[in-house]
Amino acid sequence: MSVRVRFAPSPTGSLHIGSVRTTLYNYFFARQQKGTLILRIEDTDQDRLVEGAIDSIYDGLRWMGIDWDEGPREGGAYGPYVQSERLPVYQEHARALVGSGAAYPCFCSKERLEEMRREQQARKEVTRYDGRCRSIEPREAADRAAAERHVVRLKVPEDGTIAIDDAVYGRIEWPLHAIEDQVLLKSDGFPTYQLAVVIDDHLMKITHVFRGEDWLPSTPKHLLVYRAFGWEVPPHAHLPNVLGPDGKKLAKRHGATKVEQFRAEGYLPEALANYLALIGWAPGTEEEVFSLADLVSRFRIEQVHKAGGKWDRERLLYFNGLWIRRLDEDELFRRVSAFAPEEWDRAVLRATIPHIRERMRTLVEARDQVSFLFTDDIPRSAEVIVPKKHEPAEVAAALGRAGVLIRYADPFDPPAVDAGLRALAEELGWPVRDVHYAVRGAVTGSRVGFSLYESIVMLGKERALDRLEQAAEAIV
RNA sequence: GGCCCGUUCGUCUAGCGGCCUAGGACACUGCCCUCUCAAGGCAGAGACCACCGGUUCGAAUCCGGUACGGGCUACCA
Repeated sequence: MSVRVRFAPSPTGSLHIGSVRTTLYNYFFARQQKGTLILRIEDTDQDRLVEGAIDSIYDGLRWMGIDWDEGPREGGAYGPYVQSERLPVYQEHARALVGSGAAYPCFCSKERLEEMRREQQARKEVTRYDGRCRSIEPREAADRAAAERHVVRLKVPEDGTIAIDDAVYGRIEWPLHAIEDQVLLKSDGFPTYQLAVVIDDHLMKITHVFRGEDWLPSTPKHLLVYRAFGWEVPPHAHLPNVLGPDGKKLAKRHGATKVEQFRAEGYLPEALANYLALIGWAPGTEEEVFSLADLVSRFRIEQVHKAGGKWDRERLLYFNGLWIRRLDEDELFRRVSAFAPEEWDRAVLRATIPHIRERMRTLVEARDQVSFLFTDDIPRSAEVIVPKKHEPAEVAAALGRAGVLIRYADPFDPPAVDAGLRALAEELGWPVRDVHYAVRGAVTGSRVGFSLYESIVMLGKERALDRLEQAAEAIV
């Protein structure tokens, strides 16, 4: 039987980086097994829908380089792939369960349920549905259900246990008495997650369920639904959570959590995938640089960890720099270009690429490193122009001399400028680094940057001379 | 509170009974390279493998308990 796996985000906002990790693992497995990857939208909570969320899911995953086979826009033999379009399916199945006695309509109001919970809490009891509607005669229940607003609850056995053999966590067993009669169908006719996930996974012939660790506690509920339908339970694997630096589930307060944020901050999808894959999985060797294709062939569900992994921005940054350096110059140019203002001359920008590729960890940093070439509005403080142990007046004079050398540099190319500045250092009796410091500060407005003589030549003779002059004036 | 899960350097991790006086990577420190910053190279510091007990000739690796952390506990997913 060929493998069919799915990822099932809720359209409650833009794509969370944790969902991406889960999706990635499903993707690795599907592609490796030459199976089918399915995107299903779980929008059964009508209150939490966010406009445009589906677009954002599509954008985010596409950008990551993940492709899938069946989904809302791709179609497929098991659609529809949006749960809100499958309501009749869930309702029919819920009815069947009521018919077979495995579930029952419940007419308790939300107010009563709240009240009940409050009392249970006050008595320090476990909060759970008390089963009041369980004892209503089936016939009466059916009559009332036709007219009254109600939910459908699963009749959970009082005792016994239920267990799963999780591919990551091993065998886990739950006592049934701890599980309440969960709601399967809400009063608005929508299914709960617990019902929809089981029905859809079954109907869509999902062969392996890989999902986040936070679903582990509700797994017995799902098993009970499988049992009620008499369906076979596919193998499950729960994946450890991605945590914030404080050890709690990664959330907004930890900083960026959405793919689109990382994209906007200049991260590469290659780096994000590589980094993300390594939170919760390791190949068992000391290798750690992997492309998507490498991950597809190397990933093993048995190697997935149990413990959650903390988010480490520094490590992500490292992978990002590494993947930036792996890009060829033309490709890197294209990516940097997307972050540069339109009015910047692309030929000049392209020329900077070989000089900055080893100096950036994000694409956004590239922009900052070359902006001096595109705007004349640069810092001109003594701090970036006057090297330590030198007087402003003396530096201003040196800048003047540098100007002369640059003006008469012939040819006006990097080696000539380099030679000129070195000659100046000798003439002044300064260390070469001090001359560079002053000239770099004057010309780029910064104390750091790529090759100074390349910078000067790229800037152009006239602009370089202007800047030397302005810097000299600024510091005296 | 109840149920469930987890615990190897600050962080991501290798390890699945002897190869471990615990290896790699990020971050950190020093040196080299060098016009600065990076990148790169080399070196270093950093984990009594949460703790306690047991099994065994031998345990980071198996078992039990404890502690701490986390998740779930909705007509959310």
